[in-house]
Amino acid sequence: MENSLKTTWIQSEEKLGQYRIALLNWFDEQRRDLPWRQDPSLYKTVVSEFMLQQTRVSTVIPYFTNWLNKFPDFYSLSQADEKDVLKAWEGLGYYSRARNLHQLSKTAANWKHPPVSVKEWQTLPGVGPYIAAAVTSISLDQPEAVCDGNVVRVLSRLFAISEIFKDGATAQKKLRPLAQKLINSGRPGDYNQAVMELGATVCHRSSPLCSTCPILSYCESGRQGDWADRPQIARKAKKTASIRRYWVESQNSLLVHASKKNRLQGIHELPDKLPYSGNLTDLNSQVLAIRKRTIGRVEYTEEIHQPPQIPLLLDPLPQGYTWMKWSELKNFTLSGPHRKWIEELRD
DNA sequence: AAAACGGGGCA
DNA sequence: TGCCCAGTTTT
Repeated sequence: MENSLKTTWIQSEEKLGQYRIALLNWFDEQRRDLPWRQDPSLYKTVVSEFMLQQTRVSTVIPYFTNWLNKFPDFYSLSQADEKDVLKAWEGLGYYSRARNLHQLSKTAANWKHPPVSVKEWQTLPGVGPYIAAAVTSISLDQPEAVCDGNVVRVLSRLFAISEIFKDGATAQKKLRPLAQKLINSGRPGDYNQAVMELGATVCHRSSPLCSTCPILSYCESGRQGDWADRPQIARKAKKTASIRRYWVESQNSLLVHASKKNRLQGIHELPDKLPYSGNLTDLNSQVLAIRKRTIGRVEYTEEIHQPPQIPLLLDPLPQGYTWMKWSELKNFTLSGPHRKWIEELRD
């Protein structure tokens, strides 16, 4: 990979050192005052990295603050009920992250000393190459380079990489060795955060602020002004799907369902099947509303049906179904969109 | 290797 | 509306 680069400064140990200093000096001046950077700890780093997967900093901040109040350390998290853990994650999405973090805390609560190698970290639930490198570099001072979406963007421009990557994950995997060559082993955590911070605040996807960039003189794309073409990541076709949901109200309650099997387990939504022994078409239900939401590249159209009369449901209700009293709406853990729709459709 | 997994912010 | 965000797990 490096052989095809037009820039050669990376091969000079002296230039490399100057590049690292320029970036770290900038970071020392410009770093954002984020909650997980105040009185930092391993726990805060782990929680923030779990929350930050595919999720913007501005979205994470209020969740992180609330989380630290509820679960201040690994031990308190390990002792919490999964229900409360999921409730604190409600609306953030990717709920398996919360379950994995909860599981991880049960191991971490017993650590005399945390593991130091990325290999050991990657055996923990929900920890992949990115989190392993982030945690061990930031909190344990290990020289492990992270390669996330920000790093891919910065490096693609720095070295004018014009390869078309199949997807973001492929780009991250391919560019990680390059990121590893650049890391400052004296301050690995700060170096990693500096590149990501640069990607987030200066090297924007569109309209990057090259004139204020601390490493502009090292950047092939910045000097040529052709940043717009990089990185080149092929985009996948989007798909559509439709789901029928049911709105059944009875005795000041709404029928909701939380799957035990799929990755939405523990998260309630309007049921997509009625616990009903009869033929559903007999219900001749009315369409109460139609809503859309996107999950990944799939746009779901959810048709919310309301039977004209309360159907005779199975008794007892099958696993996963619950009557949610309206008075308990706030206490239930619902997916973000379903909470919104339920509140909209309630009257 | 490709798909699934949430939700939201911003051009 | 389309892109993509401090990615990981499952198929």
